[in-house]
Amino acid sequence: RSVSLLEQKRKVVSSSIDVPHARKSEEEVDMDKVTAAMVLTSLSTSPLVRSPPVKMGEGLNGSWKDGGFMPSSYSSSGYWSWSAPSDHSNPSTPSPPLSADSFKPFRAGSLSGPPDDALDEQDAGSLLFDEPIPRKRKNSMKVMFKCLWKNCGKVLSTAAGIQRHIRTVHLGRNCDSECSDGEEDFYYTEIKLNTDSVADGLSSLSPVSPSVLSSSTPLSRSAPSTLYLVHADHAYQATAPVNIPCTSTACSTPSTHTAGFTPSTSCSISWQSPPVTFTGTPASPTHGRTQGFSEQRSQTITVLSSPPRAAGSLRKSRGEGKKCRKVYGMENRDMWCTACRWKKACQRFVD
DNA sequence: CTTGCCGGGAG
DNA sequence: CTCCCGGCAAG
Repeated sequence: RSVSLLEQKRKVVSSSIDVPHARKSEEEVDMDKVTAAMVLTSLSTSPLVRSPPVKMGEGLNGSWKDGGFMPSSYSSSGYWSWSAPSDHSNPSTPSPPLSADSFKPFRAGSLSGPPDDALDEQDAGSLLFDEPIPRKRKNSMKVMFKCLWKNCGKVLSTAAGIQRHIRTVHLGRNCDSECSDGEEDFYYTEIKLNTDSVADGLSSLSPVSPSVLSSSTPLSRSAPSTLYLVHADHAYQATAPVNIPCTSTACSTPSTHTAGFTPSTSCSISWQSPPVTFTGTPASPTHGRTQGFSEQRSQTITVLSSPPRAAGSLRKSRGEGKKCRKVYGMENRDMWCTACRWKKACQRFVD
């Protein structure tokens, strides 16, 4: 029984998520750029999530946004430059030293990640806005480092490891970290994996390829909550670890992904192919009920936090929506979808 | 109680 | 494979 359940889950997963390694068309590459931009946009604005929506505008003009966290370009030499998303008049304003504490740990290079003590996004919000926000239950965060080199996507558990990987495998350098010029920093990203209640079936805690991550992780609505946090990691970026609102099935975020977040529903994305040239204003795509990032983007890992549910509860919760039986009634049984007629899960009114 | 649907059986 | 249904679990 559980096996078939897993298969079902897998179906759901594969239908909503593409394999990251899929070959990309030009268009998709462009979408990656946009994705990158959106991520960064979200990263830079997300602390505002905790303010009421009314305050969004105010917040956008607020101090740290003016600091400019928008990537406006990424030159071939590998250096980001920054400018505000809507106000390009101020591109060179240095980034404010926002809650630097949350970055020190993984900038330190030698460390293997500050897993459990890393500030969570609540802290960032509190620091920035001085709001006494009720603290969320501490998550068991697993910090991983993912290689962003094109078609690589290797995930290692330590920054040093990923740096060495990039240095040796991609940059073709054979020396120790001592002779590093720090270029590796551009080619990996830190992934915070919220393993909260992910006990069942999620073997992705150990270093695995992203394709495995996304294709085998139980993501359906019945899956345990899983949360990736992604933020870029190098000296020229100052971004807080944040949640990005989700676009998946459970998401009801009305319009954009830079505003109107629903903090309880979150996901984040990551992308590959670091040498991305991004120009222009990031798009803020609207999304349909069941699709958004995850289906537009081949390299997006989208994970939604699901309602609390006992891990290991095998039986799928019953569908909520109206089913053939309810809609047509017993007397019109021949109007039912075949599945309903056969007492199987309704195919016509899928949840 | 009703309803959705899993597991399994019959043809 | 199609079709059916016992029976369980959720509501």
